[in-house]
This record gives sequence, C-alpha cells and structure tokens, in this order.
Amino acid sequence: MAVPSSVSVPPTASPLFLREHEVRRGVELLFFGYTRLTRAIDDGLAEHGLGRAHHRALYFIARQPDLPISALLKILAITKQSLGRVLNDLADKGLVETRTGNVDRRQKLLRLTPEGVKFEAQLFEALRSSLASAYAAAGQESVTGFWRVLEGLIPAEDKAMVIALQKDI
Amino acid sequence: MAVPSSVSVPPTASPLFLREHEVRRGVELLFFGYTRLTRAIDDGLAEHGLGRAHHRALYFIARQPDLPISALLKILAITKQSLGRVLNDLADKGLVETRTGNVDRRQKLLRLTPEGVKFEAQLFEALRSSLASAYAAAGQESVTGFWRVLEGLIPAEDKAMVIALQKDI
DNA sequence: AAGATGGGACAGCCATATTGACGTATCTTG
DNA sequence: CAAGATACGTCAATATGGCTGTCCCATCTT
Repeated sequence: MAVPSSVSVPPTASPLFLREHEVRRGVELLFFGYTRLTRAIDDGLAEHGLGRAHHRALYFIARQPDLPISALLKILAITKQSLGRVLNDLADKGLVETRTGNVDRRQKLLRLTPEGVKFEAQLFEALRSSLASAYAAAGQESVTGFWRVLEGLIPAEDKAMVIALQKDI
Repeated sequence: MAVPSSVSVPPTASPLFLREHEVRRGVELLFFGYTRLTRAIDDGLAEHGLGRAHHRALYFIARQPDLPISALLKILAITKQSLGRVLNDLADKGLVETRTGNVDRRQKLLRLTPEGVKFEAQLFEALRSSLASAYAAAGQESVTGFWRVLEGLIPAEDKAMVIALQKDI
C-alpha cells in the first residue's frame, strides 16, 4: 500500500512521497474549486426558492432539449423519486415542461420553457464568469490539461454519456 | 511555468476562452469528475457508518495535525453546529482526539488517533488510486494545467488557506 | 397475450446543512 | 482589574436532498 500506516513520513523525496503530495493537492483543489463554483449560483437559486439539485436538472435539460427522464436519471445518478420531486418543483414554477415522445409514447421529453431558458441563462452567466476568469488566468494550455485530467476521472462506462453532451453544441 | 505546445493533444482549448461551449465543458467535467471521485470512498465510509461530511473533517485533520476547530470551520465553510455533530461522531468512534492548546488554552487542537490515521490512509488510498490514474492518463503537463485552472476558481480571500495546506508536506 | 420498460406516486427514513439563542472558559485590552 | 472579545459547546427547530420499498398505469416488444 502506498500510504504509510503510521504518521511517519519518508525522510527523502521518494516517488511515493511526491505522489501522495500531488494527489492531496488535486483532492484539495477539486474540493475548493468545485464548492466555490457551485456557491456562485446559490444566491440566484435562492431568489426563486430553488436549490442546487434543481439547478443540476435545469442545467442538463438546457444542454439537451427533449431529454427523456431516463437519460437525466443516468446523468444525475440519483433515484427516480429524488428526481421526481425536483422536476415537479421546476414544472410548478413554470421552468420546465414535458411532451410525449413521438418515437416512444411512454417517454416524456423534458425541455425548458422560455422562462426556464431565461433563468438557466442567468445562472449560467455566474458560472461563466467564474470559470472564464479561471481559464483566462491559467491560459489555454492549462485549460486543455484541466479537461484531460477530469476526463480521466470519469469511469469508462460513463464516458459515452459525457461525450454525448458535448457533441451537440 | 512554460508548457510546450508541441505535445499533440486532441481536443484543444481554443483561444476564445469566453466561449460558452468551453465553459459548459468545464462545468460538466467538474461535476462528473468531482462526484465520481467522492463516490470512490463511499463504501469505505459506509463500513464505519460514516458519511462524506465525516471524511472531509477527517481529511483536513490528517493534513494539518493540531488544527484548531476555528481553522477547520474556515476550511469547510459550514456552521459550528454542523461541524460539532461530525466531530462528536468521529470522537465517539475513536478516530479523532482533541487536546487543549498550550498557546491559547481556549483552543482545542484536533488530531487523528492511531486508528484515525489508519482509516484516513485507507480512504486516501481509494482517492489516490483514482486520481493517480487520471494523472497518468493525462500526463504531467496536463496535471499542471489542472491545478492552475482550479487555483483560479478559488476566491482571493481563500487562497492563503489552501496554500497553507500545501506547504506542510 | 405476456412481459419488459418508461414514468408517476405514496410513505417513511437518513444525512447534512441551516438559524438563533445561550453558556462557559480564557484571552486581550483600556 | 474590569470589560469585552474570542473559542468552543449545546439545545431546539427547520430545510434540502438524498434513500428504500411498494404499487400503479401506459406503452412497447416479443
């Protein structure tokens, strides 16, 4: 095992020592970066009485209009019951609407209403502003590396789903 | 730090950093990457009847032994009440202990017990395994970029705290 | 016609966060 | 030294967003 089982730390800069440090740095930066980015939209959500769970649904519906519920369930990796509550809230607020699928009439295809589009765009602006300034500060090469590392964190079985999101726009 | 641009990397970041597509890509990869990484330790935590909140505390106490509670509160950015419950759970399970500060006797300095060290190391191993393979797949230059972008997401007022974590090891 | 699939709903529970108020020990400062 | 600030603990109530289990209906597939 790569981690010493006591508090002892290798005295020299061994490969294990360096690896642990680099992994801890990544863990910490991911934690702070992710939480700070999500915090950027909390105020905008609170104005409409919504939470982060609502934003996640809103975001992916914006990204793939006419998304069936089953696809959204896979993306979010939560249960049908949890998602149901969120979608009902969004429908009640007039942000999301469903239409019956014409290929498979059992499906309900999700899309944003015009108000939903406007609200999502407003939230996205806060994300864009945060991420774009991080991108600009880091530089183009860094952004490419940022993407590549994160892609490596996604299990093979989920990768197709993520790539599908990104071929539309 | 100069990153050679000769390394051929398929989809590269365009110079138009503010483009919506690139921001959405970052948002999505951060979401999937972060959630998948945290999921890697859920089983290990569940074996001890603990959750992610417990791991976050455990992690930062491991990182900075003799951390005062106020410092941990700043790192986690949650309320004293929320942290109190988590720390009580960890103390009850014999993973964390406190000692009175000798500089300031009001402070309680947090550190892991030997069992806590062992448990944290076991959880860290799951994180290390996920992140190290993403690092290896992406390459060292990508890792540098990954760090730089995430650092850019951290607000200036929090940056000192994050850097303080990383100068110890 | 039978079974599989997509979706909806009820009931109850758990983990993790919040606010507000209050108490105690200890340190700092006028 | 007295007064106030700080570090920590705790009680009570509440919100959010997950979970399991169960049952239902409509529709598609075989």
